[in-house]
Amino acid sequence: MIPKTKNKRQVAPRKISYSNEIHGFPESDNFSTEELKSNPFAHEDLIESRSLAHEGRKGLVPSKNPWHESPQYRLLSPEEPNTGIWIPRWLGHGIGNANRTRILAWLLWWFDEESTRSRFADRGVERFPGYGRELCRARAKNANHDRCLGTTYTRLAQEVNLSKTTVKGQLQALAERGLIQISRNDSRQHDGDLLITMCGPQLADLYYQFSKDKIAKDEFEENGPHAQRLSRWENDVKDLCKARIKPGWFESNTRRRALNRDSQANFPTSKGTWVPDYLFLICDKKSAPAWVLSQVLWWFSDRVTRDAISLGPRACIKRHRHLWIAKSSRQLNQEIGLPESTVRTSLNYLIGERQLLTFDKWIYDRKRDRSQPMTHLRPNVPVLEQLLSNSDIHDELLDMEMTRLYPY
DNA sequence: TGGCTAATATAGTCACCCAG
DNA sequence: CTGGGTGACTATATTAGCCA
Repeated sequence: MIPKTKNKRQVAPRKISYSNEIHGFPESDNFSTEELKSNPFAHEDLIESRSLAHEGRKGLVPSKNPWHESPQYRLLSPEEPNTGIWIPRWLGHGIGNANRTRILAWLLWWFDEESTRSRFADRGVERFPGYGRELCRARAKNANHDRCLGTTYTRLAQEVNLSKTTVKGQLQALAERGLIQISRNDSRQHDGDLLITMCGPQLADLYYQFSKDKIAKDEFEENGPHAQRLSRWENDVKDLCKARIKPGWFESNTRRRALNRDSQANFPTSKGTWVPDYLFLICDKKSAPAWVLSQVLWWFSDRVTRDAISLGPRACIKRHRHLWIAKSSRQLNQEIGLPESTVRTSLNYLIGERQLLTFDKWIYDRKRDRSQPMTHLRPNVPVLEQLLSNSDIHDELLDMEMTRLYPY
């Protein structure tokens, strides 16, 4: 019988570097002066991050160089008139690929109500007379009377700021999965236009798989609400000139639920990540890092009550005079839906290559994590501020906005 | 817009840590 | 053995950039 050998740590424990910190000295009598000189945060390091976070939840945590007090903070807020794309969590979990999700999220915006502005990529500017009154931004229809978006690959590529090849490839991938339908219109009205239709049943299924929302499952069933709407349309209004667009994804209750347009009580809202275009441009137009960075920065945004009273940032772990969040790549994967390995690569890019985030490792919860240190993250505020005030970024953002505002 | 190719990003897997 | 972590590797998928 082979005796059990106890696992031994082969890798040397990580050493925490304090070289970049401006040292302050905590109030504690338990450490000698020599100890405190070598590690000024010795006392703090004894306390686990979970306890520090618990302390922070009781009230505002003072922090050095806090992101939520930075002048550039408002540039990334969905409440401010800035452009960006809101990516629902169910979309991320249903579709792994970051670019594909970005494009589909953008298409969902086109099939949303014109009057919805906050949290979505809209300046709130009138694109043309009458804008904001329709119930759907996509106004074209194809030969089957389906509501669809008339566009071109080039135009779409400019709107999401990805290459034309990417947009084309991802649209085809989405079409193969049956989430959208692509067709060409030969009529005079949309000559040579690309027509994109949303496939209601498949999208509802995607939403149902993550949310387990029963309404989404029932809606597109046989004799379900959608089928009833369809038969009513065929019998009654098909021949009237006014309503010749067939009911589909846009008219469904599922869409309202999935995009938070349903103000029903006692139902959890659909969560997601607001990806500002600023961050997308800062991250070299890479979707995955921009997405991850947005999610991390969300944790450093202010919690606000209904009366618009700030409760301070969501992050509440205070270590080394900074605010931190304890997030592993697996947790981020659950939050945004990107595969774990992609999240890890993105974090390496953000931390190592671009220094947009700073990280360190401490023990968060000794019991849960088996005494192993967990990654703590915080935004690198000086770098972010410098990039966000870069005039090149502003110019490119303006280009994107102008493309989006230009009417079809 | 379509098609091509080289370059890059990603998904998936494995190995490892550690203490209850 | 388990479960929540880490890092590294590689085959394959995706993308940029060019030209017609």
